[in-house]
Amino acid sequence: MSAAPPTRKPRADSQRNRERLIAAAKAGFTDKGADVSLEEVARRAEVGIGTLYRHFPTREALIEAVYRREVQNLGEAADRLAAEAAPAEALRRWMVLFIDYIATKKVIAATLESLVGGGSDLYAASSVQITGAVTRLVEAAAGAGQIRPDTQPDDVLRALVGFAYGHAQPGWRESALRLVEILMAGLTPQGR
Amino acid sequence: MSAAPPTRKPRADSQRNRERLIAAAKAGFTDKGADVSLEEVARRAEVGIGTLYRHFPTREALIEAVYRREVQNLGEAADRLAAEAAPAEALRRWMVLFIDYIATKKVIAATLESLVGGGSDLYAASSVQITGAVTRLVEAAAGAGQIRPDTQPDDVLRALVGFAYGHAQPGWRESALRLVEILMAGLTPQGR
DNA sequence: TTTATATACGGAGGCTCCCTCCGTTTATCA
DNA sequence: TGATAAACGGAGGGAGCCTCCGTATATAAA
Repeated sequence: MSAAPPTRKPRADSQRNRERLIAAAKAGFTDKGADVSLEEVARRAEVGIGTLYRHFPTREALIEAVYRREVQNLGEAADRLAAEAAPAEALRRWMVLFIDYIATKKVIAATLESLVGGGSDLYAASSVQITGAVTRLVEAAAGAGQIRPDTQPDDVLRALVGFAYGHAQPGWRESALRLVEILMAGLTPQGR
Repeated sequence: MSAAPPTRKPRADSQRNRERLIAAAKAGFTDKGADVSLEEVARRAEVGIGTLYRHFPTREALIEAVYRREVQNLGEAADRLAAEAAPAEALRRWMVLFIDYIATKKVIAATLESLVGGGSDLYAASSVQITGAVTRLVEAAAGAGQIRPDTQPDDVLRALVGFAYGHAQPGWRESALRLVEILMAGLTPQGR
């Protein structure tokens, strides 16, 4: 019953403003942390606050837009690692990568909580990417008998997200990396 | 050169208001999360906002006051466990206790980040309690050869704090408990 | 080109929160 | 029963969140 809506070409200014907003948000997040005032982002983008809200109804939507690509990279890295190393080693390396990712793009941490469970739908895309990556790696390693067969991918992700907590503190990265090793040791079957 | 200041007995209303504020804050934290508006806390306590700020100059100071006792309990539990179980087992049980503690008094989670490193001085007392507890347990277990000798207490704490991240999500507790087991497995010397 | 209109813009305005400052009140002590 | 140090309370300035709607403009049709 629904006639194909004769869609009009999206307005050029709209797209331009969207880009400006994402760029401004990225900059803002980077040097002011994940709770920059949205009004400031709008100011930086030289755009009205109303425009910001039209494009990104919530702060999360904006963060999501900024970090979609980074998350995608992480997902692709999982496949690359799976291809070039033994399953357990691939998992290990990916976890290390994850940690280093946080260490660099600290702001991504703001979105982490939603990766495990409850987040808003807006993160769904990112969440699926990461969850999928972990699941593939864990299942491969478990299937190959290189880690405990009952390992829950969600648990692993939760641990990783947890390790990311408190990044920005001195010595965080080293500690997180040690924890990854301990986690791997805990996952090996003979650990029993 | 400083004569003993002839201290006057503290005013009764002051103490009473302090109590009311702590009670109101506890209630507020419990059913509205760690970012209740301080104005609402003051309202609940039936006290002016100025009074709240005089007693607790920062939001952290208030949280600290609310949870000081809980933290102390956790510290004492460490000693009790150390007395009644083998070192590694004591560590394990304490970690479980820690998780369950978070599960119940969720708000304590708000103070967790500061346990590891950077927090404001106001948390110092709590931080020392917990850090001390972990350190005692880890060192005992390591000394007894029941966990890797190079285990860093800070890493263990960081992992625990990390596991606590995302509490309030369905299945969190079970996941956290599984992670504690994995962590213990990762810490056992023969894990090598 | 000109016109019509769907889209998008911008920011004023209402609300809430943070925190400070200071005039008023009150509990303690002499 | 004062005198006064201590505490109270809330107005008020600043800032952020988000909505609403009058204005402007890019697109498509004439």
